[in-house]
Amino acid sequence: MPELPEVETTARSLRPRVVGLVVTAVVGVDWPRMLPNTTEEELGSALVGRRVAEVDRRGKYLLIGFDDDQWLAVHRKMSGNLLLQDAAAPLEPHTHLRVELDDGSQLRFVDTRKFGRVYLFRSRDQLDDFLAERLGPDSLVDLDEGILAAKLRGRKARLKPLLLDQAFLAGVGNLYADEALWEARLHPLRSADSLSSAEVKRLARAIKQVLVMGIERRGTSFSTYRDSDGSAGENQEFLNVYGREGQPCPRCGTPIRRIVIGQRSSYFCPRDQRETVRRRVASESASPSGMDPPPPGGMLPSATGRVRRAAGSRR
DNA sequence: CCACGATCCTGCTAGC
DNA sequence: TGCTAGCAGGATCGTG
Repeated sequence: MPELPEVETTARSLRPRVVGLVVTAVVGVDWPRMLPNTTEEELGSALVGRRVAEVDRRGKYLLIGFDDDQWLAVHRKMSGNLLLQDAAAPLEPHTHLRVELDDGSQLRFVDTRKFGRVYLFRSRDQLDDFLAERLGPDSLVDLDEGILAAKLRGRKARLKPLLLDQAFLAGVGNLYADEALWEARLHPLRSADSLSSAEVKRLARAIKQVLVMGIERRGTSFSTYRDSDGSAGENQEFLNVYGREGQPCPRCGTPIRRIVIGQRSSYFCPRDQRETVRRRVASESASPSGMDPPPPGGMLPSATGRVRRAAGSRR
């Protein structure tokens, strides 16, 4: 599922390939619900003849700006991909929108699950209003320790759902939230206002780090994610906890656990992500009660150093 | 403010 | 073997 690193990767690969091109047609809409605030006809009359001026990203939204200050905002949700292909190339199944460009290429929105959405805005102000209504600070551009501390202050909510709340922090989704919490050694059920300043600092750094590494690896192709040229990312080879229930924590070897929080899977290491405050049911632990404390952080390999999972070791 | 459940979709898979 | 029921999952909305 595309999160910030996947959207950023797509924006970076798309930018040099479409900026300067002129829209010649908008065709192929077979699922009107993907256009919540416009129609294929309106898109056509708004965009035909317009030149692509910029490609941007805000949270998980990919933004395409035109020379007259109109904007498209694309949210890929679960399974959406934005592919730039030759107009003559065969259509992939689940292609729901095609924007034809004057060099013979087509920007195609392909989305199996049909959760993805494309919005049209008539000006940057209109776009900014839309984004401001639903997005907090961008977790790659705006996030730092001070901002995070201010946002966490007074919040009783658990960390995991907060990180997934785009109005709290924009760009982090389920996968990178779990990776960041593991990196910061924080339990997903910890209450937001229970964090020490050292923990807040760890979390801010961890979020930034997992996102930056995700971008460096051109995204996580966990299920269907692909770049605008159809290529897969490689970050899935480096995940420490996400989707790894039962497999050893790369830091301490304890089997990774999966729990459900807010109807969403959460993966974490039960040994070095403790729920510290009020730990109950200490007796149901199946481990040989030798509850030795987590090893000191200094000697631990960082997430970025985790060895590539051996091929075929999944499942 | 916070938690929880339903909703939207389809492909995959566990279970029979 | 073949069918089906259930699940995953981002954002939004309604309820408690």
